[in-house]
Amino acid sequence: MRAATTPSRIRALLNLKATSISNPNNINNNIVSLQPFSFEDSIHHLKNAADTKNLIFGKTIHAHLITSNQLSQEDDNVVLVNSLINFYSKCGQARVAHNLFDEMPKRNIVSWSSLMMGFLQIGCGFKVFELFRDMGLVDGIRPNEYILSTVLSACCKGMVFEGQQCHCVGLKTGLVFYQYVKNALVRMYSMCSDLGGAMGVLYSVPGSDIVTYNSIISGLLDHGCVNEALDVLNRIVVEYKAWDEVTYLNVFALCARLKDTNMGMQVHSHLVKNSEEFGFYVTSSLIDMYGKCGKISYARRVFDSLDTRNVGSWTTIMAAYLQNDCFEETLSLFLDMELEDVVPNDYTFAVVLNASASLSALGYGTSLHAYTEKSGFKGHVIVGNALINMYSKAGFAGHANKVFTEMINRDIISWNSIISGYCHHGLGKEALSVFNDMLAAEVKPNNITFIGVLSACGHLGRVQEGFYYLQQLMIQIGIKPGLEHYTCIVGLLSKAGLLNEAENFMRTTPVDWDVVAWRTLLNACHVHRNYDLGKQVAKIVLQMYPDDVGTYTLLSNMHAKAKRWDGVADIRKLMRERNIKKEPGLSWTEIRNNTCVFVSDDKSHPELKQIHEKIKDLLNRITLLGYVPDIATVFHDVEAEQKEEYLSYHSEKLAIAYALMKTPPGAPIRVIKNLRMCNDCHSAIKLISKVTNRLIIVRDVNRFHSFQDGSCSCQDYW
DNA sequence: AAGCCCCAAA
Repeated sequence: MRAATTPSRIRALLNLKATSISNPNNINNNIVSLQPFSFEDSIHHLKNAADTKNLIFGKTIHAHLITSNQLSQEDDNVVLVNSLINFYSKCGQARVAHNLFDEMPKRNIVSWSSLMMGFLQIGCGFKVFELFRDMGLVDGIRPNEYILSTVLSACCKGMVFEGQQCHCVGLKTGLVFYQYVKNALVRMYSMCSDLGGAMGVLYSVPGSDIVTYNSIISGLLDHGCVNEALDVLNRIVVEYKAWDEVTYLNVFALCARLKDTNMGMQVHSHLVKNSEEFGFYVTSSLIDMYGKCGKISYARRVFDSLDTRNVGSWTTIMAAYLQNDCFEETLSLFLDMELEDVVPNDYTFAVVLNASASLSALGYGTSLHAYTEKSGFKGHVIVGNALINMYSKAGFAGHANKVFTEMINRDIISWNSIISGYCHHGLGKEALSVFNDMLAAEVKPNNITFIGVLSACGHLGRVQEGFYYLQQLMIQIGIKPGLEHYTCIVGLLSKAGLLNEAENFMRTTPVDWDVVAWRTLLNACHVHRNYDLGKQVAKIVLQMYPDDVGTYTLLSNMHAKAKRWDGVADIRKLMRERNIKKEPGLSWTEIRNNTCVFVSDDKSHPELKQIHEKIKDLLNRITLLGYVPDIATVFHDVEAEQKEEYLSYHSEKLAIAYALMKTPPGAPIRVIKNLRMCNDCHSAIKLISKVTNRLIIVRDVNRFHSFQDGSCSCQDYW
C-alpha cells in the first residue's frame, strides 16, 4: 500500500513547522498517522528537495522515513541514505550529512561522492581531500568520474600541485575521457591561473562540449586574456556549437571587457534569435554589457523591456548608471525599486552607497548606512567597503575608520579603501599605520595598496621610504611596479622639491608616461616656481596631449605666477586656436539634506544679493589678517578691478558663504568642487576658517583640503 | 535507483 502523494498531501507536509520536524515527539503527533511513502517516492522527493534546496521539505521526508521505520531495514537503505546525504549536502548541511554517513553500516561510492559534494559546497576543500584518501583506505574504493570531478573542483586557488596529481589519476585511469572530468580539469587549471594547462587539456583531450568552452572562456576572461577568449569564441561559432545561458553570460562579459558595442549587439541578436526566453542571469549580463560599453540608453531599454525583474536586474541597471557617472539616476532608481517592493541585497547597497559617495551625498549615505544595518548587512564585506568609500569621499575620515575597525570580515579592498581614503585626506601617517597593521595581520598587499602607500610617503615627504617600497618591498612581495607607482614616485620627488630628480626619474625610467605623470611634474614646477623647467616640460606635454584642458589651466597659472603675461597670452591663444574650453567651475554643499549647487559667477541664485554681501563681509574681515587677492591667477586681459570681482565669485566662495549663512555657528562646512582649487580661494578659505572659527572641508578634483584655524591639511601643496 | 563540470550585480 503506498501513500498518496497528491499535491494536497505535500502541502500538508510543507505546512509543518520546522520545530515539529526537529522534535521527534512533534513529528509523532503530526504525521504518525500518515501512510509511509514508497521507496521510489521517497527518492523522488528527496531529489526534489535537494534540487530546490528546500531544507524543510527534505527534513519532513527524513522525519517520515524515521517514523515509518524505513531507515532501519539494513539491506536496501544505502540508496535511501545516499539520497539523504545528497539532500543535506546540497542544502549546505555537510555536518548532518556526515553524521548519517558515519552511521551507515554499509556505504558505496555514491555515499562518498555525495558527502564530498557537501564539503565542497561549504568550502571545506581539505575535507574533500581527506575523504578522497579515506575512501581508498577505509572502503577500498577506487575513484570514478564523479569522485574525480568533485575532487578537482576542490582544488581551488593555488592548489595546482594537488590538481596536477588528480590530473595524473585521470590519465592513469582513463577517467579524463569523461566529459565532466575534462571540464573539471579545465576549470581547475583556470582557477589555478595555469591557463597553459587549461588550454593543454582543452586541445589534448578529445571531445569538447559547450561547458568546456564556457569554462575556458570564463577562465581566460578572469585573467584578462581577451584575444585568446575571442579565439575560443571563434571555435564555438565555427563548430556550430549550440550556446547555453552560460555561454551568453561569458560572451557578454567578453564584449563588455572589449567595450565592443557592435559585437555586443550581434550577440544580443544571436540571443533573441536562438532562445525564446532567458533568465535573470542572461538579461542582467546583457544590461551590464551595454552599461560597460557606455551605452546606458541601450541598457535602460533592455531593462524597461523586461517582463519580470529581480533584485539582480535592478542592481545591474543601477550599477550601469553608476559606471556611467549618472549618480543621481542610480539613487532615483533605488527609490523606484523600493516602490516596487523589491528587497535590496548587499550588492544593491554597495551600488547606491558608491553613488552617494561619488556625490558626497552624506545625508543620503548615512540614511543608507542605517538602512543596511537594519537589513542585516552589517557584516557584509562589500557593504563595509562601500561605507568606507562613502564616508571617505564625504570627507569623514574618522567615520570611515570606525566602519573599518568594526568590520568583522575584511578583504583586500577594505584595506585599500581605508588607506587610499586617508591619502585623499592627506593623512599619510594614518595611511602608513594601517599599512603596517595590514602587514602584521599577514594580509598580502596588492598593486593598489602600494599606490596608496607611495602617495602616503609623498604626503609625508619620505623619499627614501618610498623608494624602499618601490624597489625592495614590492619586488619582495612579487608585485611588478606599474605606471601608477612610478607616477607616485614622480609626485614624491616633486613634493619634496627635488624637481630635477623627478625630471631625471621620468627620463631614465622606461615607462610610457601618461598625461597624469607629466601634469604632476608640471604642477610641481608651478608650486615650486621653477619657471624654466616648467616651460620645458610644458613643451613636451602640449606636444603629446594637445587637448588636455588641465594642462592649459596649469600652464596659464604658472605663467601668471611668474608674472609672464606674454606666456599667459600665448596659452590663451593656443586654447582659442585648438578650441579648448575650460570646464565651468562648480561647487556644491549639503544643507539639511538639500544639495545646493553653485556655478562660478552665478547670476541666477535667488539669494544672490545676500551671498555677495556675505562674501564682501568675509573678504573685509580676512583682509585685516593680511589677505591680498591673488589676481595673478586671473587672465590679464580682464580689467583690473574686475579681476577681484571674478575671484570673489568663484563657486567655492559662493558655496562657503551660503553655508555660513545657513548653518549654525561652529558647524563644519563641506564643499565639493569639480575642478582643482585656485590659489586665491585656497588662501582666502584658510583665513575664513580662522575668522569664522569653522572647520571647512573642500573636496577638489584631486583631494581633500581641510581648513581649520588658518591652515590647510594639504600644507599648501596640491 | 542516488552522485559530478560552466553562472552577475561593487
